[in-house]
Amino acid sequence: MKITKPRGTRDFLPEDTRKRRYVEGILRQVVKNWGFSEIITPTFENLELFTLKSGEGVIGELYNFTDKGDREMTLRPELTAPVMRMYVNEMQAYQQPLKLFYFENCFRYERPQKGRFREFWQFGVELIGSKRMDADAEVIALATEMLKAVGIKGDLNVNNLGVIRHLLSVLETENQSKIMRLVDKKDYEGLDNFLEEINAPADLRQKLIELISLTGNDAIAKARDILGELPEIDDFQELLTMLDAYGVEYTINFGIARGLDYYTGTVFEIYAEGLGAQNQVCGGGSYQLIQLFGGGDVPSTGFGLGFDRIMEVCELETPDDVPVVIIAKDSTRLDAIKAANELRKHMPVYNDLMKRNFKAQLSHANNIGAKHVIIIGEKEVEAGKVMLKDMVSGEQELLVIDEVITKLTNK
RNA sequence: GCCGGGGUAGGGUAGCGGUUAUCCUGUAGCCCUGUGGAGGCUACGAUUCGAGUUCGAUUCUCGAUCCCGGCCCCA
Repeated sequence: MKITKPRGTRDFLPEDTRKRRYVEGILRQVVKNWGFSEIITPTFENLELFTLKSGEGVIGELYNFTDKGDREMTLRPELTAPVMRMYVNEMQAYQQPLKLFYFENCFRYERPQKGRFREFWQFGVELIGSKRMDADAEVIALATEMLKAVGIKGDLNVNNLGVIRHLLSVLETENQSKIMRLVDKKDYEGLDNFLEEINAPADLRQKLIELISLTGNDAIAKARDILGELPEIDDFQELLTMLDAYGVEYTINFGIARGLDYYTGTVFEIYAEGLGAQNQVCGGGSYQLIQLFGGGDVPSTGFGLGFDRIMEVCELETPDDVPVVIIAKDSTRLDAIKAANELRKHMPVYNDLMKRNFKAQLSHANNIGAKHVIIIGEKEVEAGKVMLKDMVSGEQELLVIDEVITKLTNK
């Protein structure tokens, strides 16, 4: 009986892992240059953390379990809630704004499809403590910068939910939420029916329908035409002006809603091509969650990047790290070990572990793509040197170890 | 939870009621004990699982499972 990996999980082979780590490294470098610090939260949390944030309904999509102390636990399905919990538990006295990032695996019990797995990786950023548009603009600019750094062309859509919420403020809170969800799903028929059902004022319905279809350069002006002067529209304009200064390209889209109640102002989504139905590689915005977890009224802005989807469309060439291969004879194996010790202070080195004969060792070096081999036989040991062979040109020269190191590290 | 398409050595495949289950590639070894890439030879290695139909199932039927894509959902 062969044991296979659980559904929706993946094994990453050496070549996959090399590329993932390489791309991860680039993303890390970018966020660090923007002054964000990495944090790590537990792989599992109390179930309540997520039901509090997203409702009881999420349990259906969670990998939850009861532990041996009868505690309801779950593998984390996302990291915003854990980070906010961490902030409330132990970081409230930190200097603000707090600029945090994470790169961790998350778990959701869902049907796998293209770009969707049961174990997946999120690279996310949370900026805690500023309600200014400056914070939102920096976070959005960072997201686009990260994608650019790994060579992905994303289509950024931005909205400010304050505008639509302002329009809806005369309605009951519950109805507002329902409308936001319908807008998020772009279910305009359902939206129409619902507005009919709750007997929404005719001019509100008219304005809402017009507003959510606004996209593109003149969308702000049109929004003003429809709704008049609003502080929320001014905020939105301020954000866009800063995005221009950052050199970020965006599409204004009053139809982006992000479904959930705790998104209050700026929201954004980034889509990439080549991903099928799951084409969103990044989503985020400003939100109010900290009070929900027992903290103060502290605003935050953040986003999550779908790392697996990024890998799916990322075409970066990963530099490979092919080792130098030492070729030894039976009688010089110990000398080979000693030479390897020296060389490994500077570069990756393979030594024969298969007791292959001379020719087979060379052949193996060729098969794994070695650019250089170092031959250590009786003659070389006798001369106190090693033979460096260039596997591309075929040339070889007799050198002492230090000369080899100099030669190979200066390339 | 729902819908569609698939599962034959590690990877890629042929066979479509009876074969010793085909070929390519791979891995290890030999030809060849101090010089790789080519070639030859040898070895290793597969019908996803379970039930049914049949004298006989890799092949047909049903169920499960996993993979791929889509719906729902998407924090």
